[in-house]
Amino acid sequence: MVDVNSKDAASRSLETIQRQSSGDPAKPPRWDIIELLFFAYRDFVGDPDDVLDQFGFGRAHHRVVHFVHRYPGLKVADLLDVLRITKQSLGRVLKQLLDEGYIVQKSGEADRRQRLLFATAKGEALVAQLAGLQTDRINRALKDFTPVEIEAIGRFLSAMIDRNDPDKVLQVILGQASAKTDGRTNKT
Amino acid sequence: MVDVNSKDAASRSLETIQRQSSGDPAKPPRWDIIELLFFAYRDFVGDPDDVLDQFGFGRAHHRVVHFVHRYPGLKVADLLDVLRITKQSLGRVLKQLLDEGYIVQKSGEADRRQRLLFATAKGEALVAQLAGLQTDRINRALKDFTPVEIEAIGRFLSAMIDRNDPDKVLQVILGQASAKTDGRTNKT
DNA sequence: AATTTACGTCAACCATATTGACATATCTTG
DNA sequence: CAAGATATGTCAATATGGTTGACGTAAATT
Repeated sequence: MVDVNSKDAASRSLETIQRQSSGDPAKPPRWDIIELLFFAYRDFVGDPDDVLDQFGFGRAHHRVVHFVHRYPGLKVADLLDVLRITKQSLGRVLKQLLDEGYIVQKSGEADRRQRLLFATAKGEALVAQLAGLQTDRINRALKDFTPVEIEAIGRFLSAMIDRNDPDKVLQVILGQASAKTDGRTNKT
Repeated sequence: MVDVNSKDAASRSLETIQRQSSGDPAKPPRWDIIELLFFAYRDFVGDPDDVLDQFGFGRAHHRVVHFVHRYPGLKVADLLDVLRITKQSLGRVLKQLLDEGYIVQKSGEADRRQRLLFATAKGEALVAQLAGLQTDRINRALKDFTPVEIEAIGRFLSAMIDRNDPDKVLQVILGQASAKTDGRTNKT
């Protein structure tokens, strides 16, 4: 440890020593947005944690049951694209949700290799409860915003998402977002 | 497995079967924002992963070295507040960053029990590289936004953050955000 | 002098992710 | 129809990043 007791560093308050920028002045880092996104997401995903604990679940279960509920008939492969995790990792969480009756599988009609996923009433109830907490936070945050501002916020979040290989779910979401914002449909 | 081959479920496309809402109609879940935040954050934090891999680091290292760089002289306790993790968990990644020379410690001048953290040039370079990637994404997303819209986006993200027990770092960030939005300077 | 605080550390454990290999059922294609 | 590709499941081993609880030391506070 460097025990120099540096006066200048140690004695300044957090406010005064905070860095303003530190790179190419032509492309200043967006420290504000970077950090606001970190904190906003930290608190946003933190809301459901207590509830999930009571069910013996973690955030992974939340993500899975959420997307299955929202996009009934989702294939396992779709879910892997959305969550960007491996089959292994999904497997355990999915098995738990199946075993405990939050999700059911049906084999595909056209392609019977596929396992289409559906949330049960139990699963829907869980998702609704968790979405309620997050919706409360969002509504609180948006309380004093105009519709135009809210539209801009959605457009920003949408623009932050990779467009290179949009999976099925993403196509739906981005399609909706742009449909809302400019009236264009995006069904390609 | 429920192998019913349900026609109605399996044959509908993802677009047509997507749920519109499923709860109290008086408080409809904000599915759009919930999911946009998920995808936006997924891709936002995904950018640095490849670089971090090359350094043998993970996202935990990124968060630590980021905040230490941005708020030089941060105490260990402050970092715990910001990251919302335990001392144990922080300990491991912090030790690695110290051992490999990305961060140094200095004991506090006023209170010599404190270990004030500072990023080295090596640490700053890493943070700058990672912030560059994220800034590129943000700038791309904000390309066609007006200053007024950008201000609203920042205000929204800020409003999504818990106000109950704002730690030191958060006070700085939120102070800045409000200073920007209403013209007050915040140099204290 | 006693207590509290800031930090570090040990041990055990858990959740969630990884890679790689392999099995099965089913669809597609030559 | 045979061969190959695809969708899914599973086994084993491993890594990362998180947890709790206990304990120790140095330094500040009372």
